[in-house]
Amino acid sequence: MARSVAQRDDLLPVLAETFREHGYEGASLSLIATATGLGKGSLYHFFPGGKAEMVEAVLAEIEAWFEGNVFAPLRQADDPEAAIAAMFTTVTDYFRSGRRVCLVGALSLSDARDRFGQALRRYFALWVEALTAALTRAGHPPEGATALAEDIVGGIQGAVVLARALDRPETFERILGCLRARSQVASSA
Amino acid sequence: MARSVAQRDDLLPVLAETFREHGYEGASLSLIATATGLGKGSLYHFFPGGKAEMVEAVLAEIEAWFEGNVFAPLRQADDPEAAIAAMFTTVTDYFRSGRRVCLVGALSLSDARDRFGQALRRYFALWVEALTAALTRAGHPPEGATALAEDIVGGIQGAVVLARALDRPETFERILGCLRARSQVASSA
DNA sequence: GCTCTTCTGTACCGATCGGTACACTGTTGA
DNA sequence: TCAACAGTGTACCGATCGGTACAGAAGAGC
Repeated sequence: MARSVAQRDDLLPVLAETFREHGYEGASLSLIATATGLGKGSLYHFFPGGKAEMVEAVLAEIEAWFEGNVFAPLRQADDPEAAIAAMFTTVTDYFRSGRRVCLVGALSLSDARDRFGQALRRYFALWVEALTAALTRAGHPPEGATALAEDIVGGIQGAVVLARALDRPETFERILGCLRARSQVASSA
Repeated sequence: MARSVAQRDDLLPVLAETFREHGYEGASLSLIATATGLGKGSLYHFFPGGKAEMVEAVLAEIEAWFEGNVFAPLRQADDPEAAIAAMFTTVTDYFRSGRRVCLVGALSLSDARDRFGQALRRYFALWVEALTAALTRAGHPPEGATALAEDIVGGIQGAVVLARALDRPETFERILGCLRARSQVASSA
């Protein structure tokens, strides 16, 4: 029983990577079976709802990972400026400098958006919210903090698109560096 | 003969919209047949290469449209600042404030990227190039112009992702307004 | 030993996939 | 008038799709 839970959770990273690489439609069950090394029997045992339930589970795990590694630190860190800086390095690592797609962003551009809309919306809403809080605590004027947070979160998503299309990871890192600079409070000298 | 050419070209917008809405894998031939009102016979008459050729044709038409409406004006306009401003309004209109997906960006995030990589790369490269030229002519220091152009083009792509995920077209317009402001040369008072 | 539950592989389902074959319509130019 | 051909509809192809059924392997608790 405890074993099954552990196994199901172990599948999620593999599932996530498969959906990242092939999208929702493109990730066929046979592809998923190959990637996970499991037959349909096992897959439907863990995810009776089929592909849709797999994506839901993956999205939940992604949100949990970001909650623990990005959102919560942004909200709670003693040093908000350091937390924001850490966010940029964490995200650069997570997206492999743009070589790895953001599943949430990719799904948002696909027709799967309508099916998983709530999870996609919440992911970005939480991110913007947490970053807004950190920016405010770091000294940014509250009236512009949300806008800046949206600029940054959106900028990161755009950097993934651009770096992937141009096949230039350096572009991803350069853009994130620029966003990071904008996140710093302009202090006179 | 002239008629067939006209008809084939007339298909492209419908095809483009279908691919935008459903992606490469999701846009099945039966869906395309329904959207265009043509049977498989006609579709394969116009596009013997099947779906792949349809996407190629659509991407070529998109590039041609941007070349005429965005890239060329950026490169050649007498007033580069006005051309950049016009780009933002044109693009806001084209992407329906983020309600409409950028097909090139969406394909870049999908596994179709490998198949159409060259066309995707060229679209963004041309855009960055043309915008860099306009920014430089508008008075931006040449060493930072390409970086700013990348920020803007990437920022637009990210705005599409974010606005679609959050279901907030206002966010798209706000981000584009911010990017537009950054494109203006900082003049002392 | 046994039972009960968890987990797995395989066979199978109807539907749909992308693509092909081909007969047919309509128009056009000689 | 008639051959040539662009354009179309339909039937069909094998392959694969997501999903189901189910028998049996594997392991835990007793």
